[in-house]
Amino acid sequence: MKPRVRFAPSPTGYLHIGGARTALFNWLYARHTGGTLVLRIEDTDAARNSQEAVDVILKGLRWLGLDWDEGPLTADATGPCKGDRGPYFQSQRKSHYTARVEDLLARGLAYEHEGAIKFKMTREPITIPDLVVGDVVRPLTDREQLDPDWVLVRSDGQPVFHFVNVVDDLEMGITHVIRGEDHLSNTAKHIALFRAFGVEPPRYAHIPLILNGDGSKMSKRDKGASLTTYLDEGFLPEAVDNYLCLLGWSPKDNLEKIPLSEVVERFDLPQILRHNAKFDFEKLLWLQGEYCRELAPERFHELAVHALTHEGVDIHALDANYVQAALATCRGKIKTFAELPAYAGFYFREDIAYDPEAATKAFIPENKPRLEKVRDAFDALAAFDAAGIEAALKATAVGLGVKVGALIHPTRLAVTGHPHGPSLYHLLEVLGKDRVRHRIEKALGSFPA
RNA sequence: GACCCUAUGGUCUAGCGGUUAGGACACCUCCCUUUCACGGAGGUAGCCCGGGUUCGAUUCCCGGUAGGGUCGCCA
Repeated sequence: MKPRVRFAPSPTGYLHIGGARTALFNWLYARHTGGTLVLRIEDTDAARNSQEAVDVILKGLRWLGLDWDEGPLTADATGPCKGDRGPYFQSQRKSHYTARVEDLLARGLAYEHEGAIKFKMTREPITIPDLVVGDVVRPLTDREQLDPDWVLVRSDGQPVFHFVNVVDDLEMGITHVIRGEDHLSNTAKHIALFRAFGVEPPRYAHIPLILNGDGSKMSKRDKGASLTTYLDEGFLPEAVDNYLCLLGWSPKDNLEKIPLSEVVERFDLPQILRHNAKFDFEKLLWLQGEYCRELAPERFHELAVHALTHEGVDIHALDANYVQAALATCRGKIKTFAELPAYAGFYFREDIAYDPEAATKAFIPENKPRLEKVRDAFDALAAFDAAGIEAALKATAVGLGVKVGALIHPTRLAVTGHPHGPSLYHLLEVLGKDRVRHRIEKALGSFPA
């Protein structure tokens, strides 16, 4: 029988990076085994549940490229779904829960207490066979010994998470539950419930958690905890996927950068690590740079345009060829698209501000005549292209008896405002003779007297 | 408080009784170079502690310590 796994997020309004990894591991296992991935929305808490919140989840998963075989197609709980084991929104499964409670009640395995319905929990320790951790024996804690029974349905009629989760896994035919280790202790409750229903529980695989850099639990407010951050800050989904794979799992063979398709081949549950991992933003950034650098020109351009537009840089009034040429000089230089407005902004506006620190170094009296020579040399150029510009700059440097760097730095600052940026020769060509001339003149005017 | 899980450089990890403990990120040095980035060559840094088992433990067992998790009419 092919495995059936599920990702069952609660629509809280954001998708936790750890949740994204749980989804990824479920997806990998399903794809590796040829099994089925079910997406189930645990929207039992009507108070904080909304279509927008579901959309965040769907968008996040789609962005990461994690497609599901069964589950919602839209964020609408009553909308279209694929798969024949639905509904896939818990808010639509009331009747299932009611029937299950009545069954337990009828067989004396549950009872009413102060308006709530409680489950008669076994007093014996329960062994949890876990594919990642091994056999875990979970006796009752001291508090549980006082009252081992637990609530299935609240006095307001709402079933609780542990109950609906088990009912859904059972009725959806889930064979492997791959989830965060924070659920490991609670699994005893789940196993007891499955047995009460007369079925064998699914196999479990509890994966380690992702912690903050300081070792604390990564929660909603922590930097980098929300997947949306990466989407908004110009990360590439392949970089995020790749990085997430490396947390708690290893492709071995000293591999770091590895396409998801190859991870699908190599991935399996028993090799998952048992200890938590701290989130290392720097390493994610490195991977991001790796993927960003080798982006196909068309995709780079597309994402760059999106990032600029998103940041309010209006490029639609500009000549498309100009924009294209400008962005092309940035390819291979930036790591995330969020850097682009600062990195390439000088292409798209006339008012450029000079980096103060760089200006005190480059805009010094002795550089003024040099920059004038550069201007004159550029004026004399018939073809204002990178090769010609380079030759002109070098010839000017020779004429002045200085290193070419002495001309390059003031020129770069004059036309871009920054000490760093794309290849100077190429960016000058893209800006064009007139803009360059204008900016150099303006810069000459801002030299100290 | 009880119970559970975990423990290789700062971080992610390879290792599954005998290794000069390997790789990657980060960091440092040098080279390349029009800046930055990239690339190349080096470098600093690690098996939590204590007992066992064994001819021999990073590796197996026990204890401690530390970190994390769970014990809700939250999910």
